[in-house]
Amino acid sequence: MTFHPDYNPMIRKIESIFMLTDEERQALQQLPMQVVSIKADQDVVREGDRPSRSCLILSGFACTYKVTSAGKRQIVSFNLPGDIPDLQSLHLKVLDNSVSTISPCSVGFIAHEALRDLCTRYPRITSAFWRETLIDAAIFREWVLNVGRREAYTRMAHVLCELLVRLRAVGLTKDYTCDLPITQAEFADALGVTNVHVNRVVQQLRADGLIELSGDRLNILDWEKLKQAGEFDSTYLHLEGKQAAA
Amino acid sequence: MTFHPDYNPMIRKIESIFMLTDEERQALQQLPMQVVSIKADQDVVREGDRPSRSCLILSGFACTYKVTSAGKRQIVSFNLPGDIPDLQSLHLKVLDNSVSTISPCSVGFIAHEALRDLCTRYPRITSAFWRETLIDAAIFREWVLNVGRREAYTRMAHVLCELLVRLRAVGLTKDYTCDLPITQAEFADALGVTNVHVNRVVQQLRADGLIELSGDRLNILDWEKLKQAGEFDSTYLHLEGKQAAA
DNA sequence: CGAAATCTTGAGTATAATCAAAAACGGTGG
DNA sequence: CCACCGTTTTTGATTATACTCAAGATTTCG
Repeated sequence: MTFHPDYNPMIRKIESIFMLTDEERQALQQLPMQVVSIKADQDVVREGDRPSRSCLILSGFACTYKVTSAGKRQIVSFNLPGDIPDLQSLHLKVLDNSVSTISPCSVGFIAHEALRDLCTRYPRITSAFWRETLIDAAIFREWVLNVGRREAYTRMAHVLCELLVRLRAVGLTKDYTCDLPITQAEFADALGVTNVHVNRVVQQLRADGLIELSGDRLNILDWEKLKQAGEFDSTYLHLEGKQAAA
Repeated sequence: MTFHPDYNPMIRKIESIFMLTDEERQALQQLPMQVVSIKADQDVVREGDRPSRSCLILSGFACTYKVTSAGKRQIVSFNLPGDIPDLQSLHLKVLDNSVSTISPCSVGFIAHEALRDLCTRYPRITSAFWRETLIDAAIFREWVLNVGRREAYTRMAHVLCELLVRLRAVGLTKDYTCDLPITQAEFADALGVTNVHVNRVVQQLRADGLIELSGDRLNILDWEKLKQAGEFDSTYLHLEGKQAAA
């Protein structure tokens, strides 16, 4: 068990919502955390696990996913730095989903015991963690709508908008450009379509002059049109700080 | 503001997870709650609202839904007695979804102030409420998978299984039969398909001898086969009491 | 440079949508 | 109790979005 007292993106997220007292910030910074480097495409936790700790994404891209008994994978959300994708395991014994890295990640494992202790001593931190899980739920709701009622082209545009706004909120964009190490096959699993079809809508988005997407880079050429194409409204992300002006 | 000290289904749900102390139970029972009767197909809260209270479904069927800018509705979950579908508004200022009744409902409105006060005094109740919102999120995740990666026939079977298990958990089933005042058009909005297509898969489920579904009644003729047809595993509902043996 | 992964293209197919209309059902008032 | 009206369910024919399968091109990385 190593300590990781550095300022981390989870604390940054909380601070974008309300001011932490020095005591609260210190308690968060001193949270014992086992920091591990994980390469791309590795499960961090698996459906059925009964974890005694939760994982904080410190850097890199990960995803939360489920698999049908027929073996089809559905990504239910992308996890970015500052996210704790399995924070729910603090109150739900069995994990009903898996978490996998997409790119190489640095992940901090925090014991539930430590989190519970922190929550007992700092009720506002309880609220902040609870709130984070509520935003996760809001994203799931939006994804049910996205997958259930939008066409593939619109779905793809929507997810790209969400990624840009969330990456901007953690300082990982430059204007309308960001690193995006997500393959078309992974987008397919997130959108509930095939990789072939993702390819076709990506080409259409390019042809329409909305995006540049190649390799690990996304460049949004026309943010307003992409938002419109994706029927994107960032309200569901509940960014209340300066980021709110999306 | 009327008081509703009667034993209510939300308390019952919490008690299926852990024993409440007399003090905790009493605090829950004395929670000030404005009880309102709402007829079918009425919005209880709307996307964009900034509520100062949350709504507890005391009886009847409701649903949480969102609408695309093109006007298509997606139901993201059904709300049953004991559910608090907008509990997230306790920590998220703006609602990113609407809640509508499906059948006539009795709904109890509870002020956020009262809920916050209760949470401050009883940390275990905080955990119980937090846990409820985490189960909601687990259901949303399963629905992303359902809508994204399963065929309509499987989707329908899955949702029927979920409804039966959840209704059983609140004592609203008799064997494999229950009241189910949900129209095929509403199922269509929940499954992300058209009402016409729902009709066709329902007929197939009937023809396969899995269900009887007509009027307001569901009768599951072959639970094991329906579970199999719907790839249903109740783990994601996180029922830990006696209900767990689904 | 070469192998593996990723992206792209094409042809044929399937699941589900759309449109339209008829039948059945449920509740209400005379 | 029955006729009536609105809602819900059902049916049919046509169309569209997206899938499947297969192979070729390109990129990435050791």
